[in-house]
Parts: sequence; structure tokens; C-alpha cells
Amino acid sequence: MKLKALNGFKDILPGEAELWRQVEDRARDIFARFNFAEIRLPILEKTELFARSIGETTDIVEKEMYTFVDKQITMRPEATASLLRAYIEHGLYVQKPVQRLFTIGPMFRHERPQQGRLRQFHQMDVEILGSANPRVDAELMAMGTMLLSELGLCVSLEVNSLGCPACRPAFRENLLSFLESRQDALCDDCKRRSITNPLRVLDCKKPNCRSIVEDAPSILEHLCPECAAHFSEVQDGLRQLGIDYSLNKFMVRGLDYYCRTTFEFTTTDLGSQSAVCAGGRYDGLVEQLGGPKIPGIGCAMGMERLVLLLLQKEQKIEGPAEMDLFIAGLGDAASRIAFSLMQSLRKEGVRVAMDLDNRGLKSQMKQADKAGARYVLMIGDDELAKNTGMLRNMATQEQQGIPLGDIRILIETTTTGRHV
RNA sequence: GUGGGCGUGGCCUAGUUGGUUAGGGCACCUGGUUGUGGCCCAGGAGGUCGUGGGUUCAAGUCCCAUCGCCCACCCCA
Repeated sequence: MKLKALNGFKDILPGEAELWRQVEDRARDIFARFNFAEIRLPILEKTELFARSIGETTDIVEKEMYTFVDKQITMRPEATASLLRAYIEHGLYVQKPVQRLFTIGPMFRHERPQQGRLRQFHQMDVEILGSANPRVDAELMAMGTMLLSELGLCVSLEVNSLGCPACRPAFRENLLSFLESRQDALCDDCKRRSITNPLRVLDCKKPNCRSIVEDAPSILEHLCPECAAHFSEVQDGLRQLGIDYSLNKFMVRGLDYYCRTTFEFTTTDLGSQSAVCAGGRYDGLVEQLGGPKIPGIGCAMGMERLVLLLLQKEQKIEGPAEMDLFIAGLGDAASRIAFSLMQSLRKEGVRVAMDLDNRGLKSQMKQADKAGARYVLMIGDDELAKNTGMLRNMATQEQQGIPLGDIRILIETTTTGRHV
């Protein structure tokens, strides 16, 4: 086997694609309930867009982007930057004070693949631009909760606030001096992190670092009055909407643009990739990208992680799409009639198939069965002589002759009682 | 980038201390029913044992190299 997909790039085969469609349909339904509009975005953008929004020194920008170096363009590693670019470029903020937008599609990061992590992966991305109101934060988390729950998934919601440019520097200093005092006890990774990204030390998974960090200064105790008020109203909103959540003062975001509210829906069933949906507020980002001073908040859901969870739940991948009718033509003459009858029925909206390779009846019945046909129309010499067909109900095994001259009865019988 | 694990027909896999034509299951095709699906039975097609080299009378099995995939670190949806 010479030609194969690239490492970290996956084909989604028909059976699984059906499950993907179910997830996406459910999401679109909920996005509509929450008054979101779809926006479709390009996959390639100028490299600069991601560097400026995600952060020059983040892992994503430093070493994970698929970039055409000579052209200075990059395959998007996430959707928020592209979405804000489009939002600013087309002046969407003048059409409505608050824009609620979603987009679904592939993202690309050159990481080492593992369970729940691919180089091309798919996200459903949701953004609310134009409101700094804490109720918006609560509403967004409520939507995430609703979607995951309607998908039948068991996840937990963790919430934190990262403060804002007014309060974070002071906290950062505080944390830095704390980490310096414990430097010797930290793992090697955390020693490095305390310099490159001190906040990251807070969510190190090593037990030893965890216990050290227990005593670390908490961002929640360093919030400025505005951020503290905002965060308390977010929680108030969550309570009003009946959303279960827990505070996680150690939760940190990987992208630089987040401020104030951040949240993560996590599961214990995905190996080490526990986040199925994560996001937060990014007031100031629109401005940073050259737009007006407009606040925003958003989150992204990882499609393959959702699908993995659904597969684990042994949710049956449904069989082939249901088919209304399979036409079994025996012999050349019958086959010719079947071929054009199939076209007429398809024009009328009937889901029809037939065997085009002149196989025996038994083989054709098998094909019909496998394809999920609810009816089979058999046309052989006997039927041909009378210009009729033998219509068999595959479930009840009843069959009756019906005239071929008038296809209305065929349409009606075979399309009533559809399940899909 | 760093660890660990695994590569046998399309898929899942058996293969004893190296020893005849590499075995089974799923799926596929044909027949049992010369015009009737699912279940059953019989038969059939399908394999450079990831690749290259080495040891040996003999390699799927042992050694070396290489490629690929998976899991974990890291990072993140």
C-alpha cells in the first residue's frame, strides 16, 4: 500500500460519517434555538492574523502551524481569529449591536497525533461579539451544557476567571515570586514553564507539582473589582439557568487572547485529551486585530472528541440510509424497463436503487436487504408479459402484483412509513 | 521534539523451543432453492507475513536497519 493518508489525517468512512452528521445536525438545531447565524470562512489566512491573535509565543504559533512560508499564509489552527477577521472586514458590527455567529470546519495543527488529537481536526466554533454582559457568558455555557446533554454525554463544566490587563500583571508577579521560592521542587517542565508561561504551571498534571500549586496564589483572589463583579454575575447567571459547574482556579487557556471568564467542558473518558468544549472571553481582541473596541466571547467544540465519546457509549451507528425501493429486473428487457422506471421514481422523490450487473434474483434480493430497502419490485418475464411488477414488502414478506403503467401507486406505497 | 507498544488477505486475528501447501472468524462471490433477502450448510476468490538486509540446510518466528501506525509526555478542541 503506497498511497495513504498523512499521519494525523483521517478519512471519515460512511458509517461514521452518519454519526458526524447526527452530531452536526443536533448542534445546528441548538445554535438556531440560541439565535446563532452560520458564517463560513476560508481555511487559509495570512500568517500574521494568527500570530497576532493567538500569541507569538504560544506553542500553536511557534511550532504547530501549517504555513506556506514563501507565501506567508497559514492553514487555520483555530477559528476565532478568522471569524473576527471576517467580522471586522465586513463591518458586521454596524448591522447589529450583538452578533452571534457559528462556524463548523477543519482546523490544522502539526502536533504528534494521539487519541482525540489529530493534525486535521474539526471544530464547531461559536462566538458572541458585541456584549460584555456577564449574562452572555452564562448563556454561552448554558448552550454548551444543553448540546452536550442532548447528545447524551456526561461531562463536567469548570469555570475560572483570568482577570484582565488591569489585574493580571499584579497576579503574575505574585505567582512568579511564589514559583521562584519553590523552584527546586518543581518538575523540569514546570521549571521551564515558570519562565515561559507561569500560569501553565498551575495546571501541570504531575502530583508533586499539583500539591505545590495548591498553595499558590489564586487568580480569583487577585481580580480587580470590575473583574470580580463580572465573575460573580457570571456565576449568578449560571445559577439562574440551573447550570451545574465547579470553580477551577487552576484552569488556564493556551491562547493569549483570553481574559476574564474561561470555561471548559471535560470528560474522563478520552484518555489524556479531556476537553470536549472550551472557550472564554476575549474583550480587546477585536481592537487588537484592527477593529473597533468590541468585547467578545466564544468557545469551540472538538468534533472528533464528541464522536469518540458517542462511539464509546456504544451508540449504534445506524445502518445504511433507508431505501424505499429496490428494483430487481430479470433479463435484458426487464432490466431496461427497470432502469428508466428507477429514474422516473427518483424524479418523484423516491429513494430507489437497482442492480446494474444482471445478477440473479437471489443476489439482487441480498443487495436489497443489505441496502435497507423496504420494498423490492421484481420484474421478470411473467410480469413483463402483463406489464406488471411484483412488489414485495421486505418486512412482512407480503407481495402483490401492481401495474407498471401508472407509477403513482408505487410512489405512494413505497414512500409511506419512512423512518428517516 | 522525548518515551513506550504494535505491524500476518478489505477488517479482526492464530501461529508452540525457527521445520512441509501460513490457519480461523467477519465481510465478499457461487451453489443448496434453474424467480425470492435475513438464519443455516457447502464450495470459491483473496496473503510480496510493513520494507530491506543478515544468521541458518530452513525465518511469520532469531538479529540489525528502516518505514508506518498507536498510546503517552508536551500541547490542546
